[in-house]
Amino acid sequence: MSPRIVDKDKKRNEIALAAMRVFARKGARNTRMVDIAAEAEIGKGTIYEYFRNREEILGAAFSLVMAEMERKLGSALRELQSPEEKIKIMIRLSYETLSRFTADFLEIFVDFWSAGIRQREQNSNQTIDLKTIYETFRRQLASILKEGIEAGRFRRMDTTAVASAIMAIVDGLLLQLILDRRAFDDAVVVDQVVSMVLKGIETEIHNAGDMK
Amino acid sequence: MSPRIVDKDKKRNEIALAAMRVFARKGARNTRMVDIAAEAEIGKGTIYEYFRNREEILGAAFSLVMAEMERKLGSALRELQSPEEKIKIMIRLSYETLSRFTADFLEIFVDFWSAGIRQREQNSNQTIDLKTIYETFRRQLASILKEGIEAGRFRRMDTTAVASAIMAIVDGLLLQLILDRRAFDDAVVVDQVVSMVLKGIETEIHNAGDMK
Amino acid sequence: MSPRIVDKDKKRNEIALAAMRVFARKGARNTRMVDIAAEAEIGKGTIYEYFRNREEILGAAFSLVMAEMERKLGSALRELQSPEEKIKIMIRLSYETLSRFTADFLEIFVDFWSAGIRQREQNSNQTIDLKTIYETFRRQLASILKEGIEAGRFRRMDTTAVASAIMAIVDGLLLQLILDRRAFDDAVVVDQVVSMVLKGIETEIHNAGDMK
Amino acid sequence: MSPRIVDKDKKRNEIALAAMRVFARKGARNTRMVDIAAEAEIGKGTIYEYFRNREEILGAAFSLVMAEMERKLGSALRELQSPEEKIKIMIRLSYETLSRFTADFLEIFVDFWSAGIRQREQNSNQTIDLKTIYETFRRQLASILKEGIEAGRFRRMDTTAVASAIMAIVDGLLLQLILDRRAFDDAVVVDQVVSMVLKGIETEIHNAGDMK
DNA sequence: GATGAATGAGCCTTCATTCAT
DNA sequence: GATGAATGAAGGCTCATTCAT
Repeated sequence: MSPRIVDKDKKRNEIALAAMRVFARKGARNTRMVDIAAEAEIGKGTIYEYFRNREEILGAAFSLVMAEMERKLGSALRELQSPEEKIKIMIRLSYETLSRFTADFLEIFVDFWSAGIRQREQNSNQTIDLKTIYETFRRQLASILKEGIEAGRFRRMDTTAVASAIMAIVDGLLLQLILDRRAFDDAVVVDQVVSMVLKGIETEIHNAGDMK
Repeated sequence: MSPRIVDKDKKRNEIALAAMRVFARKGARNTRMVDIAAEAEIGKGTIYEYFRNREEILGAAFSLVMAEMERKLGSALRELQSPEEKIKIMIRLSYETLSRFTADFLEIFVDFWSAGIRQREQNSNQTIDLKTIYETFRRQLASILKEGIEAGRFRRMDTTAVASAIMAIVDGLLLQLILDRRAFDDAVVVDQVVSMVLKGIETEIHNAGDMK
Repeated sequence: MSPRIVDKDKKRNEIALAAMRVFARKGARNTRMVDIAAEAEIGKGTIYEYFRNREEILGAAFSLVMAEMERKLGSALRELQSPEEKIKIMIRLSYETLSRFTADFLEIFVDFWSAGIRQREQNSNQTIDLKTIYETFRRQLASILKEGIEAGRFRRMDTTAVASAIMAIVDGLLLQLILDRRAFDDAVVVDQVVSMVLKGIETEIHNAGDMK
Repeated sequence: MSPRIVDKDKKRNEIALAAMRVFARKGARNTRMVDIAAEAEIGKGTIYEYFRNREEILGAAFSLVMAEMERKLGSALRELQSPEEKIKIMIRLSYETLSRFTADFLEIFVDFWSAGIRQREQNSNQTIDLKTIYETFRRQLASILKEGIEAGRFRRMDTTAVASAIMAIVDGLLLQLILDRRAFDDAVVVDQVVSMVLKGIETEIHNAGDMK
């Protein structure tokens, strides 16, 4: 808790943010350590005072986004009551947060996947455990679904599978957003998606009631 | 008068397949030209007799998968009548085809994204136009949706947006599959997804009828 | 003397000529074996039926030019009487012949120099002995100069040194021609050079006589 | 706050000099980046801290020589009065300076020619403009010739053409020097050349006066 | 004889990381 | 603590040459 440590953390954060900015401009893969240093207005070598290596920066940048998302989701969920609203907000918020970083973010994802999937036997220094993050998210979604089922709002279903499906939608939308920003109308698509998902999981009575 | 006669197209294909195999083992990004050559049991330089450069191999490997998917989809769709069945098969088949290549495939995707998104103004020799592929797929899905709406089977909706959503689901599922094969039960999830999607787009009467 | 041998020689010559044509277009250094094969309208491998390796083609192309020059010079010199005319024709003809091949020719020269100067201890396969060619030329010039001195037309001088100087002029002019064809008016420069050289070597009386 | 402080310009120069040394040993064309690094006693990568690429090293090495020549010529010309002396010193000095680097220098020349002649329309990053260098030199010589004509020391002539001829001699002498150091007696040849040139351009009266 | 498919040595260049100052 | 000069492993690609057909 000494000021030194706080400073260290702060600067580490600043560098990670700078990294994110460059990623957004040039793509994570095309970003060199020297680019990050320049963006952070520090010396190339200084980065290594705060990060062990390149991978660790990716990890930090990644965590930055995830942390922000979790923060936002947490407070949003606390304020809401109905499971429908909760599902809706989880789709919306995660999409919106992630889409702010788009391409770079997904590149980083892929970096982590490759690293995570392969290299299993190697000395996996894996800074970030994507699997765990997904797992957490999946559990959270599943529990909301369960909540809805118990409340008679959602139909019976394999909650884990449906949770996966919902997450898949968000990830997949990002892909398409990245691919062609112009051919893709965020607002409408997300609305339609939310609506489709809700219709897909709500009880028929509910659906029918929604109808008139 | 003539030396070894080689079916250039066939060999090109073999090399692309070899490339795919290495991609699956080491990840596209960690695959070196020399690895591909070794896998294809040819000399390093021979690759360049069939491909202009690294990028072109990625493109070929990518095309291999897409072509296979299109072939399968085409024949499947021709045999089916109901729009529900068509939607179902499109989800299933594309998921199944793509999942056979998993990680590498997505890595290649990302490679193309980065290249496609940035470098737009540059001399983009981009062998493969991802955007167009998506566009085609989206159109195809949308027309099936329309067909269903006109037949009174699907509710009214923004067909393009929903098409995007459906594609998003497939892509997103792949992501999760890659991330953690074990935590992810393909068969169940895909079933649930198909079911959810169909419930989400079918008319209520239909849903209700489906109920008993 | 069997027809086979004649054919071989003829084809060898054709290839060397084709090589020269490509050299003129792309520069010797940027010319690949495959380019030569294409220009000669034969297969890449066929070249090696007529030449041991790349270097030998350079040698052949070089010889082609030198042979042409010697032929022209020989017949021209036989027809002329006065040493002044002989000097004049030697400068003119050699310049004109060499300038037809310009850049490539000099590149080939340089190739031979490098090879000739260095690699001395190595297994010098040196196809062409530039030194000898120069030596021959120098001797020829020197003997004309001597002839002129004995006839009282040229002043006393170190004939070998002056011969070298004259050759130097031709070579040097080629350099400038190559460097900037447009800034360089052949006709005028060569005339002036010939005139300067003659004035430089003729006896004063002669010069004075030339004056009125 | 700051690491090793290095005189970038100085080191750049040292590397260029090291390059020149290797060129002299192995020929520019046969010199690899790693050879230069070894000679300069630095790492291979370090070269690229000071030069963008191979071409730029050639350019630097070339400039080194040209700069030295210009420096020497400048001071020499300032001290001299008579146009004859000036012409003499220009021939002598440029020959002597260039001959110190001989083969490599000419190879570099040729490298620049090829690059300069072809590739004209392409993105020619051409570090050095040979044409301009020649042009400058030619102009300088021509103005001395004019000076001599106006002073009544030199006969009337096309000064540009004769300037070209004089430069041609220097270049050409270098060629022969390179070709066969032993068959070529510098001292004598240069003297004879200077004498021939002067006789060739001086007025007859002058020549006659020189005679007795 | 002719051919071009196959090859791999070899080169330039990039860039993450180290470390002397 | 901060820095950037130094580094060398690594990789994509070229091209002369070989050789099976």
